[in-house]
Amino acid sequence: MEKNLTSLSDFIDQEIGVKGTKKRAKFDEGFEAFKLGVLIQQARQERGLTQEQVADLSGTNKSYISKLEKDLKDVRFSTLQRIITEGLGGHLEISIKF
Amino acid sequence: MEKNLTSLSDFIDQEIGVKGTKKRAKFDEGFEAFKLGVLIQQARQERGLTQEQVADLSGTNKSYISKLEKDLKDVRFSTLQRIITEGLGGHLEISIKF
DNA sequence: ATGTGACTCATAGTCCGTT
DNA sequence: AAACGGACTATGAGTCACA
Repeated sequence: MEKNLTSLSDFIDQEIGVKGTKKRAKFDEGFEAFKLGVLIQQARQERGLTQEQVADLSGTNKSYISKLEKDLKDVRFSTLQRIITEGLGGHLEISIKF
Repeated sequence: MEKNLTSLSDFIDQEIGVKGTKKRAKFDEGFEAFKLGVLIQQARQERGLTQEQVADLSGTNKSYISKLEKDLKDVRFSTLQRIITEGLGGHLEISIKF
């Protein structure tokens, strides 16, 4: 597990470039963005809600929730929070790691 | 420490309202938004960077970084990530708690 | 080195239809 | 129920110039 993760890191380092390069930064960014959509989708499904329910609860709309989960649209930070607090009934934890 | 945190939660529950109410959701949202500015500022200062350096590294501009840290502006999620990855050289960890 | 008003144009978010 | 596409536009993210 730990081994695999390390291998993946090495693989990415070699294939995409090491941390610090432009290309790698772009990759990491896309990787995180990808995670955001999945994160929202998983949280929603765990709570047994439909995209429409989340949309209504958070005062957005269902086609937008869909696009968010599929990473087809960007989000304002405040909107992301509203979706998570009001739509999913959770709260967003953020931190910066080095 | 743990005690104090619990007390703070109780205090907020009583003063602002419990989770689930509109007022509380709004409070939590503002509270998190507030934390974001501070989070960025602390990370930046720990790394010994100026707002201008972070701005240049992340392809934004210094007046915007200032406004972000002061919570005077919202951010696109993708921009926030660029600032953290390219500007601060870290990476953004996000999770949803219930 | 940071903060702030004034500005603008990209785009977040909506709406509607189709699969 | 979810994805997906496309067309739309009010708004506010991000910039610039200045203190």
